[in-house]
Amino acid sequence: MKTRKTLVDVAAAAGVSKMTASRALRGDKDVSEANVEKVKRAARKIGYYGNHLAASLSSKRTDLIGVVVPSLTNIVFPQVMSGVTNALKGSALQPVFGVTDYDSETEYDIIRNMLSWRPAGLIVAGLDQPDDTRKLLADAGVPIVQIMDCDGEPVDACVGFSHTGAGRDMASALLATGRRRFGYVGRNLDKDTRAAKRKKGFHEALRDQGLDFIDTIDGARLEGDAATQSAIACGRHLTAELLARQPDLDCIHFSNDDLAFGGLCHCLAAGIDIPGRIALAGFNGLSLLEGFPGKIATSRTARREIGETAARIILETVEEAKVKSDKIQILTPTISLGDLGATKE
Amino acid sequence: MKTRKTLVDVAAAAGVSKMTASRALRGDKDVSEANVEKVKRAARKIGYYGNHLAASLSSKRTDLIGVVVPSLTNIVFPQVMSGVTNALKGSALQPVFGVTDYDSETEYDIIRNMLSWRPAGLIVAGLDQPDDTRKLLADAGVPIVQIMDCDGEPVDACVGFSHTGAGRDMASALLATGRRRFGYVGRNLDKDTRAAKRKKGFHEALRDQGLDFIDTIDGARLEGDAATQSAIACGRHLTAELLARQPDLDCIHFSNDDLAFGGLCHCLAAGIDIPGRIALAGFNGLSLLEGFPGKIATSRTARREIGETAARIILETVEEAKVKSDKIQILTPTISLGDLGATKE
DNA sequence: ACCGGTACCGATACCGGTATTGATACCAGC
DNA sequence: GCTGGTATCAATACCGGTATCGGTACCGGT
Repeated sequence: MKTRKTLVDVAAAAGVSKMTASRALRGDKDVSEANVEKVKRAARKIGYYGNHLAASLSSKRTDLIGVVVPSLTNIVFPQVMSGVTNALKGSALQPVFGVTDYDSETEYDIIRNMLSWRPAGLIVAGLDQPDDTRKLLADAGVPIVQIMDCDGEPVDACVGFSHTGAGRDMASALLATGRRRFGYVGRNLDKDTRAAKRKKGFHEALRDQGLDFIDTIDGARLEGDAATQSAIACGRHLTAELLARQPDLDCIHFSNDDLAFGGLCHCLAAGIDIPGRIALAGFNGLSLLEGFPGKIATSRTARREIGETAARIILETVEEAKVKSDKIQILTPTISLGDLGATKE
Repeated sequence: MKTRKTLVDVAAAAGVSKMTASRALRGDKDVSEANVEKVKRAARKIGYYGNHLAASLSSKRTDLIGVVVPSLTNIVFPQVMSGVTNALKGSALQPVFGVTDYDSETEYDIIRNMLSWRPAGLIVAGLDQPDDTRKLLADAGVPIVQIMDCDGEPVDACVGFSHTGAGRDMASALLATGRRRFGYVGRNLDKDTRAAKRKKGFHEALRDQGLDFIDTIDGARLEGDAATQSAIACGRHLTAELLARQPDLDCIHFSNDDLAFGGLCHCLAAGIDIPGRIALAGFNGLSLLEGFPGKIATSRTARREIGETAARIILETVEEAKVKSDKIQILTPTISLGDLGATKE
């Protein structure tokens, strides 16, 4: 197999014109049954597979759909991607993923790069892009779906939930169980704007009751080990530190379930009664928690569904469906207090 | 912004020819400083970004590199992808991901689809593709790197380790601690060929000592809940079932750390001394285990490194580096017995 | 003043497909 | 037998870039 086979080779092998071959392979009409057979056989025989570059350039359509997420190591985003992949299965569309590493400079570059492939649509995590990135998206001329958040103005469509609201709701739920002495453990809040929003909402709800965090730790400010550790180890470490400073907390809010799980591990090892003495609250409803059902309060978010819904919105646009989903879809997280809720009743 | 901007628009705005504009934007030589400036300014002003389709078609080069993995929900693969992304950062190459869902039909389609984009290279998980898929890869004419496995003949390059060997080594290590009554818990072994290889290796090592699994469970055969549950919940469930049937096991080997962790959770809840009475062994060295350091024996695999190495091999080919890495790279997992190892000494 | 070399620029020919238009053959209907 | 319609195919013109090559202008050297 010296040179790559082209449509011309197929046409020659089938004894028809390039155009007829093209139509035959795409299942276009205006081709006789006999020729369709001949062309398909010829294509298979010489091992031909198309060239998307040429096809897309010529037809001004692509079956790519770009997905931009901040991270792969946070399991939440692979789950979203999984939803996207799932929704696209069966359609001609194929997802392309880009990772920004929570860096808006990188995000701009990636989005620009993706747009230059003229995708059928773009799915981007978050609503808080800088102005130039937003402009890029707004002028792209393809459907844009922003996901995972809805605190803000979407460029086009939007599938997600309010992080501020989620934070506030969790605080309210915890307050209702009688907790009053709150601590907070987070990581990389300067970059993870959605985690910062949750903290903000939580904080607001506390202030409404005249309360405040007694102490907070943001892992980003830590040096060395703790900064590079996995989220679980980090959560464990930071919780130990927080409790050393403030032994009499009765509730710790973590920016996510991984950190919270780390916190739980510390407490179990230290013999601290959970949730009796201290309530732990995370975010996301990760399967991690299934190991210790009820120990950690969490907000279950619909990651897969968000991915699926976002993909479907783009699918509908591409396929020019007559009935389209709403441009803005809120999939509110459901709070699960676990044992904490049980003791309350 | 009515019609999409093209290079001609930029050229017109800059008052130069299309060709000069092209060269200026790509940083080619043979363009005066003044013109480079003019073109770049014009491009920025009218909001031009290139068209990769046209560029790649014309230059017969793409900066895409396809990555085919079986799953996104198993954290191992996002970690590999993360490694790939990381290694490619700074280069012009961009990864495109495809998910096969452990289905070889889907795998064939995805690889075919990816090849039709004329990528600079392909990274594919596993060595056990069916013949037609292998032929596709072999004839692709671009560097192919198969990853995560090395039990078999690679099409081109290969970065991974021996799963059979990993299973055997783990069995030997456990045997050395005096364990004799082995059970096994796995899931989807019919599709997850690598997990099946580990089991096989483990089994071989047992037989070398005249032993055998006393009982095994494969989650794939379960109906309903257990099949759709998360791996952790599944591990918990299956472990309970296994121990109900065989209460006197002194060691359970799980096909991965998620299942093993689920098993640990069951044992903790049931008050079973781990690893005193029963030793638990998983595979992968997931961060999950950091919550309970030492409780579960595992083989740490270098996921990120595998991704990085694979990407680098393709990078070297693309950049025609004079010194190239080996075509076959084995990154042997390291066994960590945890507390089990400590008690032994 | 002439020559060769270098720096710079643009016209042209593709890349491998698809959209469009035009051509041909064949059929029914009058 | 002629007309109009339909089915089928081929020729041509792109799509938006890049490779290639030829031309111009300007330079120093002789």
